[in-house]
Amino acid sequence: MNYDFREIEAKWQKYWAENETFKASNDSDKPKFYALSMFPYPSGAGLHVGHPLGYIATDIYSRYKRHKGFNVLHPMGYDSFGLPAEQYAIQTGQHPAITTEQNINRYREQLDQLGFSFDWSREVRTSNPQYYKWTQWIFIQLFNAWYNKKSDKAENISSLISIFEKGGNANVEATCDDDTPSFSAADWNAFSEKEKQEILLKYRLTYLADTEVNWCPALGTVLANDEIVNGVSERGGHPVVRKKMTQWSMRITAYAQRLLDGLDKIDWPQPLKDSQTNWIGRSVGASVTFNVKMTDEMLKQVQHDDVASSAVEKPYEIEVFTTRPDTIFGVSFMTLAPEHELVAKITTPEQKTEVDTYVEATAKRSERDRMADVKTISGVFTGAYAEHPFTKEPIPIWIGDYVLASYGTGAVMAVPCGDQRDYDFAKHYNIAIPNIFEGVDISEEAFADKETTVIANSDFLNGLSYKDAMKKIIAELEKIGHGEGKVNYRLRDAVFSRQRYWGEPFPVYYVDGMPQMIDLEHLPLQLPEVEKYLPTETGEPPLGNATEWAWDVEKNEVVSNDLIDHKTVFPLELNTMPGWAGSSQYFNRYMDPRNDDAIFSPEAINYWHDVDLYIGGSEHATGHLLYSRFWQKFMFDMGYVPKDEFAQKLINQGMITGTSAIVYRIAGTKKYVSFGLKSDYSTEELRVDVNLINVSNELDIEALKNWQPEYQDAEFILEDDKYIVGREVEKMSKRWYNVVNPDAICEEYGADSLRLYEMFLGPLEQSKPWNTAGITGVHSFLKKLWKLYAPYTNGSLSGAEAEPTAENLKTLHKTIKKVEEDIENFSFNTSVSTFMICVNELTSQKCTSKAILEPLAILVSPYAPHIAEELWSRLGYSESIAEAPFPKFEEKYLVESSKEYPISFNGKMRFKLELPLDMSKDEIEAAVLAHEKTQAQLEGRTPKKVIVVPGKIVNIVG
RNA sequence: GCCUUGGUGGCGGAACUGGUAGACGCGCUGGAUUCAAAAUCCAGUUCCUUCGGGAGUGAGGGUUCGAUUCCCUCCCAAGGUACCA
Repeated sequence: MNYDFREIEAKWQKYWAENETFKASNDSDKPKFYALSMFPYPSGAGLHVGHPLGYIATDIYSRYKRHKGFNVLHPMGYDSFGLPAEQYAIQTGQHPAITTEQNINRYREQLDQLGFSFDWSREVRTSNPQYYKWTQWIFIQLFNAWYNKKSDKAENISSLISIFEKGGNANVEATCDDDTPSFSAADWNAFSEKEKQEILLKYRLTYLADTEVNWCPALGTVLANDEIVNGVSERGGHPVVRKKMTQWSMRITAYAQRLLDGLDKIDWPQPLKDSQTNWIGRSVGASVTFNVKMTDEMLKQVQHDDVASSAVEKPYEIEVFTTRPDTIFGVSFMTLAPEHELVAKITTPEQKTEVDTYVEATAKRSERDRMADVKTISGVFTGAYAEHPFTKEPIPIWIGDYVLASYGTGAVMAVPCGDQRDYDFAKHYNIAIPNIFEGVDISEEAFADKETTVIANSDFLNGLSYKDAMKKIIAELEKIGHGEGKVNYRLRDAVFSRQRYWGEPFPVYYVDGMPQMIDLEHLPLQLPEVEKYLPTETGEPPLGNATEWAWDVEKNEVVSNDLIDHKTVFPLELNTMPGWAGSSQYFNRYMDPRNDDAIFSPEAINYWHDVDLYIGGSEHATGHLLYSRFWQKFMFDMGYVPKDEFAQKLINQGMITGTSAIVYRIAGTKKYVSFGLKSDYSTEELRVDVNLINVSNELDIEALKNWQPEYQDAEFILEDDKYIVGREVEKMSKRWYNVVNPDAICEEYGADSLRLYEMFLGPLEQSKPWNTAGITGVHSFLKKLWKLYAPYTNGSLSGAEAEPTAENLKTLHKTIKKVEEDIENFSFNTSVSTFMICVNELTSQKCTSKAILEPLAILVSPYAPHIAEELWSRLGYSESIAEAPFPKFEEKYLVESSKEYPISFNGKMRFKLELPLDMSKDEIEAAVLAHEKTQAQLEGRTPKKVIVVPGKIVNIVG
């Protein structure tokens, strides 16, 4: 009987589905294990061979854990809101829900074909109202919460209100908007309801704020940063402008420190941790306030702007953040970002023209321009001076575009001797560069080494090291009220509004301009139907096209927009949520996905706790993975989840790249020259379908001519009667024609071969090029494995069953040990080799013993589940192999009575000497010495001294 | 620039805490089987060599009896990040 993988695979996939073999229970005596792959966005292109890599790895580990006696949760679902379906809808008018449904069905077909042990009864789709009900619910929870810095956690907004009622906000330490005014309890109680709501919005964890977006008037839409190239839209090349829009934001900055600290507790890859650390960008230093020396002009202006007389005596203040407050005596100028709000106020009449020109010029430059052009030093003097808080010396105030408005306070104190950028700026504009470091030459460049710093020319800081000077200066700054120690983060709050159709609608309606939440019992608020998926003519988001999009507070339902009277019927929010909304808690929803009364039951979350193993791509490092950690910590603070990190271990699978095939067209002709001859001509490179190429890079010319019409009348210049293509490794993508489809591989070699081969390609975490040629190796392994079990049918052996020999047992246990270690270390690639060696050995040993073949089937089962099931049933079992206990490794089968000792001779010229295993060190020494003596006699030289080095080798030293 | 991860045959990649480098697979070469092909099986395959050996894990140094492995300097590639004060 031949290895008929098509029949076997179909048979067992059907069996698993019918018997719900992989359905996980939320109630089990077994220990739990939660293995998760990042769920996919179901794109129209379907899966290519790169997609399943991570799923296969997760599947192997899940199946292994099942064998090890764990109750395994291994779910799958779809991140089904997203842009491509919406773009398609804009072009064709087809509802994104239909496109999405079709794509999901295609994905499901492909996934089923690969034999994954998913519990499909738990499938989630983020675009499903029963699912996004809970995304909306979390949004409401965030709205009803504030971050209390004193308790260092999120709390319900009601606790904040009661603090306000008793004592105003003087003693509140919260993460809130910068412009929050201070008020007393009396003030608070006197506020109108709307005023109270406005204040609370400055504290809520999700809040409305005016945020700048990239607005493209021609497309009538908002673009993400990477949709803009050279200041114009990637699609169509239309101009893009910065525009303020009122949008929802998430106060992720409240969690900056905890997101950083949490990284120490989780087993995630170092590069990923680093990029999150980088992204959060913590820097320790101080904020320092400089007073502006007020001119008569400024004083007049102040009086004009602000009627309060107290303001007249109070000078303008410039707050800066610095990581080097110890160098404050080296300040010789200050620089403001051109966008800084003080610029207009402090510029002197003489400098006004120059400053205005510069500010205008900077505003025109795109961010990209500004970033690319790091070398050019530019800036303008404002004419104004600040006062040094200690020396009271005047400090000229400049503006310069090297200072960014979006980081820190948008102003820096420039210390040219200690910072290279300040140094370059000072040199360029002939500003003094006072040296405040002892014994350091600063004539060529700034000195920025903290470790060897000794401060000089700095009054009370003289002679101090960086560390001591830091402490001292912060204390002094606090004493005179000019600053304090401060930690600054690069992380910004996350904008949560998207001007799109295909996303979760916000459960929000507006009364008197203030947002109101819809009650849980009336959720989900379902996405309305619209005529078209583009923004409205007035520039409102696509939901502005909906005619049924108003909220009736009495009926608690969506009604027609015509009924809006701002008394009982109010307008609903028109934005939708971003892509990451639905993916930030899906891992918890899998625990109890059909629960309609709660996001998950307490029983479910208290059983599963968190994800034990999470596998997915590293591109989500600062998106999904950061936002999910943020929401998890919030859910933890609110007492909904028992763990404040959602995934204990995370692995980034590498990308499988494609190998594009390139033909070389002689410029301006229809002639194509073979790879080896291309240097003789001036050629242009064109990519052709990789399926037209054979193993030795030879092009099938006839097939090419039929592939695309432009090749029909092409001529080819051959080498050795062949046309050889060039190869290039790049991302697998339709546009490079280098996509290899798993369906075709499954058809030809089977899912088990594909699974084994994807693992065999190389280490899971590494990116590696796909090369179909090698799959024959793993496929022939499966055929050999099949043959090994040939004597068995339905549990009966044709012929006598042999007892396992010592050799059989050795081979088996060697394999158990290695495979178990490999799986635990996620080195799936090497296990495949181990299996090959094992089968080759057992074959040459002519092993037919059930005691060997049974455990071997279990070992193979996580990797190649279909064939393992079939072999298992041939050995006589009627139940699935999935729950069979993983074989136990026993050392005793590997132990031998004697061992070949490698002998090193001054570290070189090694030979082996077989000696009994239980010899002591001295006995080995004696034996080797005896051997050496005979050896030396034979070679006619003096014997060397023998030393036994503890460890694995015997060393002879001469 | 900075941070991170890597660099081993023609190719993908093995080598546990330093101990016979190149497992396993692909490809290639030769052979068996076959009328022939596919399939299968066996042998060989790091490089150089005067067949004694010699060199060899990006380059150069160091520690060690012994280094792909540890330390220093440099080069290269990939990913992240960037006038971050």
